Amino acid sequence: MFTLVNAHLSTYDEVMSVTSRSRNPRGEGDRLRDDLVEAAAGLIAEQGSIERVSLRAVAARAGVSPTAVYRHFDDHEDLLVAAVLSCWNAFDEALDAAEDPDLDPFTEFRRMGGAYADFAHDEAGKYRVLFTTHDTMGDRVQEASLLVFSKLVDRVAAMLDANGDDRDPFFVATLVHTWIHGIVDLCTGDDDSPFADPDVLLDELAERLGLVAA
Amino acid sequence: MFTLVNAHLSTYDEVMSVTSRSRNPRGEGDRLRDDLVEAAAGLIAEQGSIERVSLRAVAARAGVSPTAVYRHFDDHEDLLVAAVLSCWNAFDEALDAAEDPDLDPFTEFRRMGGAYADFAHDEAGKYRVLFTTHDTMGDRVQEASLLVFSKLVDRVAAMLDANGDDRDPFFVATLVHTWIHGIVDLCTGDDDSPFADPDVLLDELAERLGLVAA
DNA sequence: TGTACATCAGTGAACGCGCGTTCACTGATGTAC
DNA sequence: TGTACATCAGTGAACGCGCGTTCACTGATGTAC
Repeated sequence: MFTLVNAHLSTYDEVMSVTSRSRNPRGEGDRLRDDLVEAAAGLIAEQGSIERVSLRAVAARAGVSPTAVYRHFDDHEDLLVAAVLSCWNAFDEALDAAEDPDLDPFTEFRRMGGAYADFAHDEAGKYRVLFTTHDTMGDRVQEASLLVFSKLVDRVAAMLDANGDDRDPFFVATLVHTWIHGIVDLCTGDDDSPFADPDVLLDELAERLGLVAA
Repeated sequence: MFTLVNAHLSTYDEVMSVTSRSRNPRGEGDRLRDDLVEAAAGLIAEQGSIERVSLRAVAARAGVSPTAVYRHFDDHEDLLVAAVLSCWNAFDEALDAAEDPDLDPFTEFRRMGGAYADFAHDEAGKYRVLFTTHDTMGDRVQEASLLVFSKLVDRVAAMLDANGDDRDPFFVATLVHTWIHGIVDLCTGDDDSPFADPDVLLDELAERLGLVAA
């Protein structure tokens, strides 16, 4: 509830003037780690950028002094890497939640496309950070993104298979990936976008890429 | 030449320790304005983000004290808006340079797509900033982006016309815009992208969207 | 032609701020004897 | 059962830094008389 009430406070002093946090019992110090990651992810969601997410602001949001962060993370960057990974995880879960093995692969694909667009809209800040390259935070993040992409390849393969379509699933998944990213990146940033509704564009995408039942 | 030699210097003190700038003669004070915009655009190109482009760094790169900026701009934000507009201008010119009235509309469209991808690759920092929404810097920037989009609509209309295709040019241009943005945003960020070459994807785009000669 | 003066294109010191990081510390809690 | 002690989960002061912005200023250059 602290997070909700004081979400507008972003500097260390602003937040510390309001909050307090009771100390964890022994052996449960790791709970702070989770709280810090969550706080950082929340700030990422609000700011839509990693640059504005300072270590002090994260600590303050978790109700803790800046130095406490160093118990759980090497430094500022280590904290941010953990936060970005948690954003990838949230994205992955949002897509998984749209899965439904009872559906045919085309309907399921379309549902997951909708979930993708919804995440990009509802969690615009997180989505933007996911698809902004951070040369600095290397392999672990790249790994997370490839995991999500590989699931897309599987979905596409299922559709091509159902249609007897012999195109390369990886290549077709690339077409989907690039296009859907462009759609949500351009059409969900601000609500007064002059472009069409993402849903309409997703229908067009499925049609144009031959990802509807033959 | 200063810019080239000292491009790795980014803080005010670093640069001021090396550079000096001879004062403009009277009546030509506006030259500093241009130099500042150019310096800011250069920093944007290197950083790929507006957050890291400080007023002091821009001033230093132009060989001038931070206070001199206030002769030409209201404040930091005013300077950044001018810099972003100059990036839009550079993008617009790169696309215009690919125009060729002697070509048929399909070949010309494909050439401009290539120019688009080249700009996104060669000026990755600028491109990223162009397509990152900055709620703060409102109308003038949005105007510049719509100008570029309207040129795309014209190109698309020419192709549809040549093919006797009665689809709405604005809608089809949206399909092109979203997809091409997704392609370059995902495939040109780092050179070890696992995805296909932008050129291959652009061919696929033209084909799939029915933007080739019938 | 000479000179006083206004204008112009800046400079330089200073301010308060938030930042990442360090260091020495505190005080509650579990454990060994 | 009581107590000394180690561990754990943090705190708080301090550092040097770069930042945006302000203020009073400087010194060259063109202009009016």
